[in-house]
Amino acid sequence: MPDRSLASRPESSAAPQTPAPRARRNIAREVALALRSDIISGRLRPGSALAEPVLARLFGSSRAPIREALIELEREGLVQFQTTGRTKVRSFTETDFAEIRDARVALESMAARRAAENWTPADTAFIERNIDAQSKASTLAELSRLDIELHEYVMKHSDNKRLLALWQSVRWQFEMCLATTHRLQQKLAFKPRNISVVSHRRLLAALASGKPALAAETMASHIEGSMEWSSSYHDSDEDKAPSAAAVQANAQT
Amino acid sequence: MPDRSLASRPESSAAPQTPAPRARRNIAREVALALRSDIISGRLRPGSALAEPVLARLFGSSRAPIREALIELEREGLVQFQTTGRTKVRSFTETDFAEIRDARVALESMAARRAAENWTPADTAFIERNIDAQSKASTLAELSRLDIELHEYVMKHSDNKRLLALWQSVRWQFEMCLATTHRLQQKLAFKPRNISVVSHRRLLAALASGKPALAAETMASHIEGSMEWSSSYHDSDEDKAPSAAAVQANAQT
DNA sequence: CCGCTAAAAACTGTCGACAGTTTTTCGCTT
DNA sequence: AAGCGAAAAACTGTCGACAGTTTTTAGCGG
Repeated sequence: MPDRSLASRPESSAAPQTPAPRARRNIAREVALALRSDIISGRLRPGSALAEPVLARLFGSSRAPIREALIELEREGLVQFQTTGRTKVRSFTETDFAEIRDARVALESMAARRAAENWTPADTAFIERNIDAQSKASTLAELSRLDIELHEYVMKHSDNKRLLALWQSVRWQFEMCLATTHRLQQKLAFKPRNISVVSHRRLLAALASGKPALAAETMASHIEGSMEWSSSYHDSDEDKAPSAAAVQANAQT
Repeated sequence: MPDRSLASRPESSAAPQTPAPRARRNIAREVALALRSDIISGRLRPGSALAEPVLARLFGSSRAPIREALIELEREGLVQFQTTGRTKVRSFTETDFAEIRDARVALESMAARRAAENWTPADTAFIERNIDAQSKASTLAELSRLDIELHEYVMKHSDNKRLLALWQSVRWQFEMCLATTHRLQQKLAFKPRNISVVSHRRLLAALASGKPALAAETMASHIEGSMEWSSSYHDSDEDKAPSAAAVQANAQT
């Protein structure tokens, strides 16, 4: 399997319970990173239970960092706390799709407006390189990565830390929807590739036009246009999802 | 112990907006509530250190729930984690003001658009009652509460849980700016009271007009107009802020 | 073979503890 | 009196443990 584990936990396999000599970097952060990757990649499927003791054993840590990682993931919308306190990988419906789209439109339109106010030739150059790369991308994953990179660039250049922070907490949900769709039907997303490039070029023109209002409006229609594939989405396997143990490979390193 | 402040009294008369369906982290939730109240009310001033052991002793709990409460407050933007891991009450500058304004415009415009799509006479009635109450409000605090209640109503009726969640994480920052401004200059906010009522009426008309785009636009200009007082804001006392011990009275159950 | 209850297993919320750091305190030097 | 640096105090990140719940499992009767 094309396993690409991001987990970065040193040792812990050979040495049984060494008093952890050093390198005590933020475990919670690492756990969140690994779990995020597992969830988006689909290794952990929607509905899977995320029990703290299980994850703690898996990552060779105590429950404290796991707990914080789960809070972080909940904030990002990738997992859900149940009323009983248990945690499950979130599953997305078409309603969620629409919500994410609207949230993106709201945040990114405003960001585009502000970014357009301070737009520079260097920004244009960056986006142009990105679009070029998109037109040459050979895989869906690459295409998605570039698309998100472009949008993140605009968010960062809105020069509004709050806008960016809010966007970050929707970003992973969007990536997950994207990844899920790709897995469900590979072809779908390839068709609009050229259309997408055109749309991005128009967006770039608006950003560089010196007209913030135009940038905002163009961003809105760009996002709405690019998220039309939502109808094809559906999730089923709520149950029988693999337990956290299934991602053991990712936890080890 | 000259001060004997009542524990948080975050309203509950008009709109029991927190149904509290068996909250998950219990102590954590209470601690967050109390601290939030202390921060917004100004009992805990910007720059104050929030040390976990101190708060734990204060609330008679262990550090675990305190820690989660602090994470919650950080998510809401009321406190800031430093690179050393310590936590301080956040202080707001005019830049923050502008950021919050833009974030509100982005989120609430979209919410207004969606809310307008499903607007009902009952909604109009609720908002009308709210505006009437505003015109009769006798204190600044009451006025603010009603204003926020109105905006929260629109957010909730956008029927988009994500939009609402994002808004919640900006809400308290906004309330804090509001409260700070009020403390700094009582008179300022009273002048535009009537203007504010007019603006709200126009907003209501837009929401009920059946034209989502108009509702969005009107909401945007309403927020921008209502947040002009930002210039008067300034924060100074970064240091020598009272330690958490100062709010002991509030910590008592 | 199915449904139902009771025991067993697993999980969450919370607690106290410890090691490594960061911040304060305080005595000494200039 | 200001400056400096080491010792003391306080804090964070993490760990293991326990009580109260919730979910599973297992056994029993129909």
